[in-house]
Amino acid sequence: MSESKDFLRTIVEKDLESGKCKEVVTRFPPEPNGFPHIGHAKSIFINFGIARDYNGHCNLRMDDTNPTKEDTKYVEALEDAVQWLGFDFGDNLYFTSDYFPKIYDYAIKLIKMGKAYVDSLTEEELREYRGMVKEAGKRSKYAERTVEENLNLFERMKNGEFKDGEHVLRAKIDMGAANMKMRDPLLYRIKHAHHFRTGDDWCIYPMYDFAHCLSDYTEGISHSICTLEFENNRDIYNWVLEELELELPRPYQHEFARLGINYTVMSKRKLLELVEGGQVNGWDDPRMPTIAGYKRRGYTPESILNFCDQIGIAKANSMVDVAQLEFCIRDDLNKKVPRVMCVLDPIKVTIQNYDGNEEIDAPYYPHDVPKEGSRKLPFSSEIYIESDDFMENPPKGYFRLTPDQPVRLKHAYIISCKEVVKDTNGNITEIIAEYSPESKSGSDTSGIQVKSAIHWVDAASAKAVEVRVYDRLFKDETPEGIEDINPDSLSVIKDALIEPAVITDKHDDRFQFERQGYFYTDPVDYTDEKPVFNKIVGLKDSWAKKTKASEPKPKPQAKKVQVDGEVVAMSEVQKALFEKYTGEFGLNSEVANILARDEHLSSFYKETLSILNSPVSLANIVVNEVARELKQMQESELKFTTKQIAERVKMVDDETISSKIAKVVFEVMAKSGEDPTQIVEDKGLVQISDPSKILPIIDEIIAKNPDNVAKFKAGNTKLLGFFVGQVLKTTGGKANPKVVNELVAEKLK
RNA sequence: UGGGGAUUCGCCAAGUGGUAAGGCACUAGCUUUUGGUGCUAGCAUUCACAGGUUCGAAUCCUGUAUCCCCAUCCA
Repeated sequence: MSESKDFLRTIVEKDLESGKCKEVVTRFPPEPNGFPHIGHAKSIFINFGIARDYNGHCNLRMDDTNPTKEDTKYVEALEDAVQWLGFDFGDNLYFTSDYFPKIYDYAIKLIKMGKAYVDSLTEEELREYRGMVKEAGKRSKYAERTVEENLNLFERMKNGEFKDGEHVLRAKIDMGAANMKMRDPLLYRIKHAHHFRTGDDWCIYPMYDFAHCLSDYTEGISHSICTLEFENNRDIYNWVLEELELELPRPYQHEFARLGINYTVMSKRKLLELVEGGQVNGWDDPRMPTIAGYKRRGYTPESILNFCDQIGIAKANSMVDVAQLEFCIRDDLNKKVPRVMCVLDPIKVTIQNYDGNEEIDAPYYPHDVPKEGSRKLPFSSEIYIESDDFMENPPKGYFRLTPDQPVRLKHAYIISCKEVVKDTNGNITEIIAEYSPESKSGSDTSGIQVKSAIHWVDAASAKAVEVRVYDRLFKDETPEGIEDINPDSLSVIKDALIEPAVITDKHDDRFQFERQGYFYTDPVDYTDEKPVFNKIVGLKDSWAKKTKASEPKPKPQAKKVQVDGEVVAMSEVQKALFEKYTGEFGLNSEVANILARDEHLSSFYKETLSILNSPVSLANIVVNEVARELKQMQESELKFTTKQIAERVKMVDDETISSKIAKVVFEVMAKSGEDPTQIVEDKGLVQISDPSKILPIIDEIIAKNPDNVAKFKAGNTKLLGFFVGQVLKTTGGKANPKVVNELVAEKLK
């Protein structure tokens, strides 16, 4: 768990504290119409994670209200994903379809209450009547049907007397609602389709907006967490539960931003295109961002979970860098996995001064991984090394084998190049080398200094294996479709050479191939005869970065220029008011502008002015503080009066209280409607301006924070605010900040 | 008659009137028989922009800009 709390947990804690909910119950509610991807993992992590953190529980619920899209194979994949990630839903596996009878009863209830009606418009009419985003819709004439008619029609819908699309059940809300979703949303539609669980029991199915809130309610969900695109649906969610007069506690919906990762796509539609178009080999293709894909690629659940934790939860649409995910899997595997040697692109090396063969004992784990285990490494005069690890004409900074530079064979001897054998085209086919007999790893007395140790395999005993190297699926950071596909996202190496112990020992199913990356024994295609490894992720490669660093270079982007929009002109009346405010009252133009344009504020202001003649201070409080309250409620709902505002302003004007305390007083006032003088008296908030009382506190704080004093004296003048803040904190905000400022500045000079 | 969200470093993201957390990425240096790991240090005088309020503003107020969502009998 990260140290800071996310906004959802903050809400949960608040609800627990206030008693709004007694037990935390969440749910992960996918529609079983596709394979889960890493976005689902985020949702699983959030829902199950929150339930776990607050000793509640989380249900797994299949939201199966659309029979034409859903299937049980997806149910299985979803269950598997949750379990693979390490979460236990126990008996709490539910299906919305189990609630169909209950939801039907609720629909009847709503009809009887006159809050739902059967509509018989065609699909086109329905759309037309809904209106536009900028204009109200109009209600269907069928909305006038009586309760009896509606009951009768709805029953007949259920009984299958109508064809698809002939009728729907709608909530009677408001066809003119600014929120389009509230324009008499559909509750039920007719669908003569076979449901994978309820079979042909039903031919009407509830819509998401009706089924979801009621399913949450019947499961006793406390926090219904979903993604941002459902923000507009929240109104219906609450409407249904409210209008049905369901008993408290009720669930409340909260939304977070869905996960986006660069160089990949996440929508079901686009993923499906990839599978159906043959761009990938099925839903579990290791390049897919699906759980099945990551699983087959060799990602660990721990790494995915850790990733979900690192990226956090917020409401801003965002695109996470895939490097963050890659870091998580490397970080996890680094601590767990045995190191072995595999040469992907072999070149033969003949060690001319070595005779016979031997077996070298080599540990599976490096010094910094506290795990035990080793294997035998056969060694002889014929070996293979990576062709990248030899260069005839090396660039500066190349640490590997060259005609002039010896290199260590990891776990074995130091060799140096004696001769390079080439074919007729000038390609290197073999390297003739010599080894230093005294240089054996662990008992090196040769004194030869090498710059690096490279991996290798013994020619006679190495096994040929297939290695599938995966790269990002798309070449574009924010891919649109298949046109952005990376043509090199998969390269299959048919004849890589691996040390024999990997195949015979079966020490693990994930390995680090030294200096290359992490690899996984493919769970589908791997056999002892034909071993297949999937590349999970490469090691960080700062050499590769260095060699091609010259090309890309970050483009220095100019700071965005702000375009100023147009400001609406003032009416004549407003202009006159503005003139009066700036001229007669001496308000600054900004304050005068706000006041003049807002009828409520200006009338409020006028009233306060008649009580206290302090135009500037009053204007400031009205424009800032009162405006905030007015944003949240009607003028008639305000707890405080103009008289109280005037009173509070007066206290600041005559320095009875500081402006800081004034804020506190205002808050209390806004909440309780108490008189400001009373508040100040009750809480003893009169400000302290006497330096002799403040000085000792300053001394104390200075004594407690020698570091910050030093920083301040070194020129960090921002810290003045820190000291002032500390003084105010210890005095409960009562110290006169102006005085404190002066005194602190004086003290620290 | 439009409404609802969002905006803090290259990418995520804390922060809710008193010293701009953390992770990834990046850049150095040290360690290293993996150009890995580990360790150390450096990376936002500034929070979309412009004003205002305040002793003090990322945080409160006003305005502006940009992006996302909503007009499926999908979820």
